[in-house]
Amino acid sequence: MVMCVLDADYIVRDGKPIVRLYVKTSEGAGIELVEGVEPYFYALPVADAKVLSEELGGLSGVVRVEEKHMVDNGDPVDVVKVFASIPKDVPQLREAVLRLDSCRGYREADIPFARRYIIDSGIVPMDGSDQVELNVASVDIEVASGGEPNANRHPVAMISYADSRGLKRVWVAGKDNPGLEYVEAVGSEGEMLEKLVETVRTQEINIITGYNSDNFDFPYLKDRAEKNNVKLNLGFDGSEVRMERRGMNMGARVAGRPHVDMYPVCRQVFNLPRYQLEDVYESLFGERKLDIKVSQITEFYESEDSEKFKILCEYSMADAVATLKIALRMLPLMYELSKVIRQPVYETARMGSGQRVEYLLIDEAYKQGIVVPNRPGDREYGDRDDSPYEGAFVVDPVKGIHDNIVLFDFRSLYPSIIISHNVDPSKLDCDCCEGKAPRAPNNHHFCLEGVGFIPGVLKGLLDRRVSLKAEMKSEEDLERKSLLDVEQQAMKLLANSMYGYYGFQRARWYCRECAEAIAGWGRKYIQKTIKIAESKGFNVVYGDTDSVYITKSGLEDVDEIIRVAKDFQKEINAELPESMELEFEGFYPRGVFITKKRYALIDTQGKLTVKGLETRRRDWCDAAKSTQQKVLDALLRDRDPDKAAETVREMVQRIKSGEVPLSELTINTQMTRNIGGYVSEGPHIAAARKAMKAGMDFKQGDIITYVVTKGSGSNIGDKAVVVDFAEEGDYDPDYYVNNQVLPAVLRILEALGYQEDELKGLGRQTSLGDW
DNA sequence: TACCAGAGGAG
DNA sequence: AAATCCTCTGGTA
Repeated sequence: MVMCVLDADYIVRDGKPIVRLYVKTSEGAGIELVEGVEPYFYALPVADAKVLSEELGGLSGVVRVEEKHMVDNGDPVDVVKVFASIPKDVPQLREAVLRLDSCRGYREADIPFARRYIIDSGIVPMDGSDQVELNVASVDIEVASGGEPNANRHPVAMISYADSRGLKRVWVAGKDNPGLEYVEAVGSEGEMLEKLVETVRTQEINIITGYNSDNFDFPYLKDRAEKNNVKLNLGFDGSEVRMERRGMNMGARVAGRPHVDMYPVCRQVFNLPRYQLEDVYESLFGERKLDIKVSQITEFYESEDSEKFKILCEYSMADAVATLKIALRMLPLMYELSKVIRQPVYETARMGSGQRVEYLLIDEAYKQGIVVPNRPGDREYGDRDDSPYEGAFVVDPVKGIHDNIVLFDFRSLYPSIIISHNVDPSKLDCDCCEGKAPRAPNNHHFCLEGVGFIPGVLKGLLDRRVSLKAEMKSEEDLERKSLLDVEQQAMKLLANSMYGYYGFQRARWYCRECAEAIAGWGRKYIQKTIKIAESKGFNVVYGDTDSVYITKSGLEDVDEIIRVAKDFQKEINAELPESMELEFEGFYPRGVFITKKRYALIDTQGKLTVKGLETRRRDWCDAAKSTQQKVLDALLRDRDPDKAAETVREMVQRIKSGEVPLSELTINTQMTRNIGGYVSEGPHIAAARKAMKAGMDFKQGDIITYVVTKGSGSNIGDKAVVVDFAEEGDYDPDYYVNNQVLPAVLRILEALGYQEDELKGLGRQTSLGDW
């Protein structure tokens, strides 16, 4: 029978911890109790483990000890496993142990008990998630506050709910049903909350989701529940929703029914200009969902017109449905990550890359009898070198248009370097291979004997990915194929994070020398590739980190160009270490290179690829971006500069006429710190300040969407206004022409050899002359 | 004009 | 709480 472990926690009974595994099987959901699990950590002896064992025996709080042979940073080490009676005792006990004369340190005393149990027992969380039916429900609330909602003053206006079993509900209190089958009118706010809890229970929900529900819906519901003397006991065990601090943000934990907030998940997985529910929904499903303005929530709620109230209900329902749809699309990736790193999905969905890599490594360390390094304390963190180290090599591009470009890149360059050079902290600068092992450009070397811990883990990930991809090829069932694809993506994500992890100063397996060596070897390989390409008569027009764009002058025939390029590729690959490979990535009939990291290409299918240019950036307005895109299209596809010029002229005209809608003029810029944390404030902060004075709330991480209005003042910031406060037609045409559209297109045209003054005419809409 | 902080992209 | 390299803007002196 398949048993999917959704979540784990523990309770203490009679002074003993009991692990609770929340599971779902084909029979339904349940809790498995595991008794006899002992909390523990390791004590490191100064010299003799026996002496330490004896001394530990006399320490109060120590239940028992066990001497163990383990491996620490590649070397055998004797440790004493110290058992405590309950997990809460560990923090105090570890400090007491540290004070013993025969103890030089402790390890693994900060791994949460239930999560530790998952690792030690070999349980794979979410395994079987595709074989048992997981019921997913999304929850969304509306508050009619007229401004920023405040749980002390504003009740919940409505709660909307949608689940994967097809049930939809909108609960409203003290209002008539406007005639929608999913609306249920109840008497009070408290009853709405009770309805939600009851429905989650009767629908046997396993996964709860929301959009920004960690920081809004659940804390709000919790506060209101308290005010109404109602318990928000959504937990499978009947427990209430618990708010936890997780770094900068909050997490709403529901025992046994993992709550996954889609907002942070989408921010992590997608690259979008904005991450409002509407934006994510549209980019995922290519359609817009019903949307209303924030100010309309209160207006429609308080309106006597029942049609308006009906629209509000429909909007709220649409939010819950959209969130559910997003969740059903995104959760499989979270489940797969959860499986690989062997942590509950609630935790996994809230982790960054560093933490995910770390738990993967902790799990592997346990399997191999390796003692996990401690997280750096404040002291060690401060001692770690925080100066930047030399990273990747970037070729200054040959600016302008090139025809018939061949792109090669190294497959998984950094992971393959880690594996082929055995880059691991325990293999760093061994005596045995001094002079024998190849030196990295930072002059360090790595032991040739035995596979390092991290290279081994990484090889496991890459091998698994290769076999998944092979399985995918022969798989005909599309559903199964997409599951394999998601699993493959999880492997890739983790493999690609390993290099960054080495350079991460808060990492347990931090190794600056390793990170530098990897980057250094990366530079060496790409530079060597460039050199050989040039010696073979190719022109290297651009390259970045692991890629080279080459052309061949004198050859007209495309097949011939690709043939000679592939000969060159073969030659490179013959010289590379086994796990490394230069791959043919594509052929482009034409491309334009502006500067490092900024260029555009067109492929044989006529598809444009744009990198780094304004088109790709959220902090430029659509008017500028779409004009730039059209210019690139005209130049690369139609090879028609006149058409490009016409496009620009039209947009300049439209802007000057004042007819461009604000939606084409908004600029999105993230507030990367809290207001007050700025030494110098750009237009987005100026706009945010004004909006905050008017009652809006902005915090670190929010994306400010603003427009530059006619306004007055010498700075752009003086005229920048958050879009909600702007009127259609009120925008500064000079700014949009001179600071948005023209710079974006002029850079491209200049790279093509047009003179600036010759192009300036564009702005004045004079004759374009004969360029 | 030169410089800096800030932002967001590439790989 | 993954890394560095790089371009560009807006504000200021």
